Amino acid sequence: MTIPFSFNVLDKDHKARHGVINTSRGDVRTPAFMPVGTAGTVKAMYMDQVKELGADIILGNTYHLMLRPGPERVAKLGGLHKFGGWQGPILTDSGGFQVMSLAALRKISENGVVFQSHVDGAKFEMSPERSIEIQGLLGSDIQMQLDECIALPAKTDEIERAMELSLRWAERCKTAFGNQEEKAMFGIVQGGDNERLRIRSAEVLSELGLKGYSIGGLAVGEPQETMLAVLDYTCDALPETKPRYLMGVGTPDDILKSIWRGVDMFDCVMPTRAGRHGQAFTRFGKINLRNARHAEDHRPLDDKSSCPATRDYSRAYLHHLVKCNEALGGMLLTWNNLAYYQDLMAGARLAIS
RNA sequence: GGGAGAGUGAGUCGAGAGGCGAAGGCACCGCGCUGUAAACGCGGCACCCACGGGGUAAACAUCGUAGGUUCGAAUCCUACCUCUCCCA
Repeated sequence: MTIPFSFNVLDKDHKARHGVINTSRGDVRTPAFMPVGTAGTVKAMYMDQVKELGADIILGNTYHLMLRPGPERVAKLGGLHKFGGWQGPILTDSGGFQVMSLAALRKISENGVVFQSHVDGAKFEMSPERSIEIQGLLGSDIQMQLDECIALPAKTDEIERAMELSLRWAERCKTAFGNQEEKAMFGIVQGGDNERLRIRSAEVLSELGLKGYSIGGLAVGEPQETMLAVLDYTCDALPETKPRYLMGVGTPDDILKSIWRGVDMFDCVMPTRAGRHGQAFTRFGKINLRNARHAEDHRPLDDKSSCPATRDYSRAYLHHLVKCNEALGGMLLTWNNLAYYQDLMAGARLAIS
């Protein structure tokens, strides 16, 4: 059954929106949090659990899957959904973030990026066209244009150069993507903390008539206040009728404040990574289970939670697992954290309605 | 009974072989992770202080214990204690 990609806003409160994205692989309720599954796995989680927590969509990564196992192989094996056992929609990042995070291992030019594999040093050329091709081979439902993400603080001319390059790449990605009713390709707004550049980026991308708009290059070193200011004017410059995706953000606080400013979609490694590193997100704030004070605390993280990881295991036991570096510790805390994030989003949707 | 070897920083393993207020690992105690080079990284972990970095002046501590050699000893010598191994 082919269902065209579409987005509908159901309710609004101030600039906050509750809506739904329809895809042929299922609906995505917004505001949505997308667990990060870089290498075809939401680390330390079973896909069934991710689904059960209320995640409608997860993220995959073009760069990582390009290196291993390779997009052609994934395609041969039936696509990323079948390969990884996730039947819902998948959004893939383009490799643009790795332009920043792997800055020491890549060369950038007008044509694209040449990455030196962080695994074995092999060279991989990634043009905007190749990024879209890879995302197509993976079977991604929502694909990202290749962009150049840069860290802040940065000089204005550097921000502008990266933003303009990203705009040219957006056009090439749009052409490469072509017309695919049931899938989407999002453009990525860049422009750092500069209002003029952000608005230009948003306006040029808007003119391309894409199915959704990402806001990239935030939470990359600037204070939250700056990020929120950027969101204020950037969201206003984007079409009302298209989903807005704030890439890579963030903390629960970041997310709520961004929803208030009109953002519909989020992804972040924070709940999964922090979980593996011993930190739990709870209604009572962050809890560092490595701390000695939990060693004899018989209480669960939150006895009112419906998540087994949150409700059924004592802090003392979680502390023990984390201290012993047992795999289950990271698994339970990731589970708890993703439950917390999904509950947060459910609460936001409800509050908006 | 004879022979050989070893004891290192008030958790542990352990480098060290005349200038050491003694490397490093683990443990321990904290902190940090924002489109994942991350089940990882960073800091602290026997003196003193303004706790930011400094300082060896004083006090204090220091390589099993006690002496000795030396300007100077974890390092060399002697004795003792403890442990390990080999031979009887």
